[in-house]
Amino acid sequence: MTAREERPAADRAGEGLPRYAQIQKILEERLIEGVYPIGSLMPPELELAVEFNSSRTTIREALRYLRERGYVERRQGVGTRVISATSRSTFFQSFGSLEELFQVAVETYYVVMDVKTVVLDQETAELVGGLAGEDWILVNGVRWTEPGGKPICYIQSYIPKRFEHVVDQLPDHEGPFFSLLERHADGPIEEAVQEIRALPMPPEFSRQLGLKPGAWSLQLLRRYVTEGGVLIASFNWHPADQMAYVMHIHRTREAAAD
Amino acid sequence: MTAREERPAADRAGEGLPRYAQIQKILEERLIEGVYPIGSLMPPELELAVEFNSSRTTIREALRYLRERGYVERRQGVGTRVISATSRSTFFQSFGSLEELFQVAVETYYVVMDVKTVVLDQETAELVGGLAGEDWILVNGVRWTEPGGKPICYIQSYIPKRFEHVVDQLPDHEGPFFSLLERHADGPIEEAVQEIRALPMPPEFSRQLGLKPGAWSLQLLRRYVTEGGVLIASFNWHPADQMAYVMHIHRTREAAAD
DNA sequence: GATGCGCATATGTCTGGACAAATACAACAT
DNA sequence: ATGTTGTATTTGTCCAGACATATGCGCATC
Repeated sequence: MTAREERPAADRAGEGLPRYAQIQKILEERLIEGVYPIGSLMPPELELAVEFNSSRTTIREALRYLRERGYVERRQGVGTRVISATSRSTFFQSFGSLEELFQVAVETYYVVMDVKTVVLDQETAELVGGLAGEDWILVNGVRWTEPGGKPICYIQSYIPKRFEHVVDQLPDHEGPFFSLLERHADGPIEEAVQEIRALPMPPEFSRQLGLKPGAWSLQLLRRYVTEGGVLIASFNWHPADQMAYVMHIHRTREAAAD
Repeated sequence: MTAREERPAADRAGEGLPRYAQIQKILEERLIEGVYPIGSLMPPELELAVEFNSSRTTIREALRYLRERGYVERRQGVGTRVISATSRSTFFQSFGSLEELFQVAVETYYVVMDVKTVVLDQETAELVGGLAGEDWILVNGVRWTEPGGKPICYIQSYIPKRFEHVVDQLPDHEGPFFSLLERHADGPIEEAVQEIRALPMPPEFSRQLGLKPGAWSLQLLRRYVTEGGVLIASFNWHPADQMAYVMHIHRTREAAAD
């Protein structure tokens, strides 16, 4: 191991790249080639600093890039774990907002039917992201094309009990519930999960929507998750013959992932 | 200006946030409120370091966040210029491949049932992206969990006639049809469209899948589009009680939206 | 007025260092 | 076998400092 030379200020010897960029390229190639297998831990920062004859800060900059590209996750006390051998994203679907994502028509009209506290059974708990036996608030409502127009879907919204002081505001709230709840949460929505199923439309919902008995439904279940847990989980029951869920997926340029 | 106190190691006094996060919140609010107008330069790093009684590194971390969120651009020799008063945060769902996107299980087993040329009627033409009256090749098949296992779904694939010289290879092809067809196309797949519906399972498909009469389906229609037009459009008919389509959507940092 | 030079300024890169926080694991007690 | 404690390890936060690079501006010269 050669002795450390004098300070290599902004070392751009090779390809004119900063040192951290050179290191990140080398490490990226190693990840792609499987030198560091998926699931394994990469060498610690200090070891890499020795290998590349650089400061820990320079190594951290390179590893930051790898994390941003989705190759690794980094955890204090654990190390840098390889989670992928490929760079993130050749196709992506991007949305400016969750409303756009979930194709919530802005100009529709939502009416709260009733609000009650329920105890989650096992199956519902699994779907909404709570625990069986917990109290949650259930808000039932119908979304309409416009006041006095046609019903679009029946909506069951499950909200954790800790937001019961917010629930009074829901009927008068303009916009989706999750945006109101997010303001009272202990952090922003980090993830949304949507599940789509074909299910028989429950008879009581059929009646509300003016459907014949035996009708079916495209059911959309959406969970909005903050660091503190599920913010709200809603089941949208759309009449099967009135709903198609459409997704457009575009190929990225490389820039999109950077 | 008070003297610098002893080292405030990982100062999380207020909300338990690291110092750089507290600073970035303050700066973000100033940006939103227009304290730093769009087009203007924010105070230099060293000035902010004095104001917040922090090191330049801590300030840089906060400014990095603002850059990632799209509020500012930073240029050596110039400074930190405000380019937006709103965050560029978006949600996105990204995929390494179209297989992953469409949740095609890699280890399933696909059997071609028959291949024929059909003339598109108006409705089918609209769905597959062709014209009524056109000749297209229809490949019918069933996807199985494994040879001799359980049927997963019935698949109708519509392929433009210009690929009829490729169709012979489809039964023996490992992997999704679109990847084989893409190789014979005049350009890469630029976009994929997926539509999801709840529909009655056609009786002939019910029989193939071992379902009772009157069964329903979660139907997934996928179109793969190149510059030269639709490459292939497939209808996947999943038994309703055996399929949920699940999407996980994450909040980006600046990277994916760029 | 146009061009070039020198200097000041501001961010970019990199070093070394210190302490905090989170995790993993071994040893020990029950 | 299970739980607790202590220690080692690793990343996260933050500091101070130094030099490089890019930009902007003022001034001198043609």
